[in-house]
Amino acid sequence: MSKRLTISELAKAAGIPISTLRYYERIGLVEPEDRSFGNYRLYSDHSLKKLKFIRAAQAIGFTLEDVKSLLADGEGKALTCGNVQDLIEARLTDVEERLKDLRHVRKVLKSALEQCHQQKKSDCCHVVTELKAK
Amino acid sequence: MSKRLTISELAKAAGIPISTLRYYERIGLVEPEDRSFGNYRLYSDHSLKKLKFIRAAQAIGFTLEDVKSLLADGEGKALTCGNVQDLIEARLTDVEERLKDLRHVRKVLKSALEQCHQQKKSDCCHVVTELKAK
DNA sequence: ATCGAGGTTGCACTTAAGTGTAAGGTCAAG
DNA sequence: CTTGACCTTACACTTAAGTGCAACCTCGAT
Repeated sequence: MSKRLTISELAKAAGIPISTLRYYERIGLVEPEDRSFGNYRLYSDHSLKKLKFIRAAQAIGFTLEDVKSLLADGEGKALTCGNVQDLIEARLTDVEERLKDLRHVRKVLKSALEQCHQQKKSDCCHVVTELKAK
Repeated sequence: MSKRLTISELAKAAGIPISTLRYYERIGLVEPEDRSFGNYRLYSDHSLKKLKFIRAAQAIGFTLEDVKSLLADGEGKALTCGNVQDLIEARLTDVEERLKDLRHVRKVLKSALEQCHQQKKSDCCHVVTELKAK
């Protein structure tokens, strides 16, 4: 049997604030295995692995809701390979989309800056200043 | 003198919901020029231009707070060219950063998908399934 | 005079992922 | 037996950019 961890031990091991662990429990994402006599939460190192997975999934843009469905194993709701692939593909589509948008934004910002540089100091940023003129 | 617009006329012209216009007023971003006898909001077409500017700024990633500082013309707080450039440059830095992150995310997602494709259907997505195993 | 469309206010609610706080219980050391 | 560190719960608050609702007012047409 592996060691049980208190909430602060788990928090430290996972690099996640205690308040966040309690929050994850509230939303049904990571439950303690057990409670001590004094009603303290006791976690297994399975929880630690789960938390690492959560952080990794978050880092590539999954929401906690996504993670929850990835980890859901309720009756009859077996997680198929297809489900997982679908989730990954949906994320990938989002990311591509976002990349496209951001590249456009970058272009616009750069040309705005360009314009700024070309103005005389006294007469700068007329797009903005003209708006300010009532 | 240009025509005064009611809130629904302005909303329609700018393609922005009425509720949002009232919200913009609440946060001090776009105020009506005047009120009618019946206390209806009356806008000028300066407001319309302002709203278009706001939407454009939002589209390239500025927050409403940013827009507010861009448009702020309180006493002594003259908006210098430098201010504007700084804001644009800050946004540009954010965008570059975000692009870098997203390219990394895309790589990770693609390789996850790759891995998925290589698995036997029966034995798929072991990273996830292993976590589900208590 | 009244009807319906459109306007007004103030307030609460939304999403996502938490953070903060008060009031109290537990545990190990000295 | 008291002190201090750690834990518990329940609840409110945070950010950003709005949306929704109830109760009431105004305007133009019939």
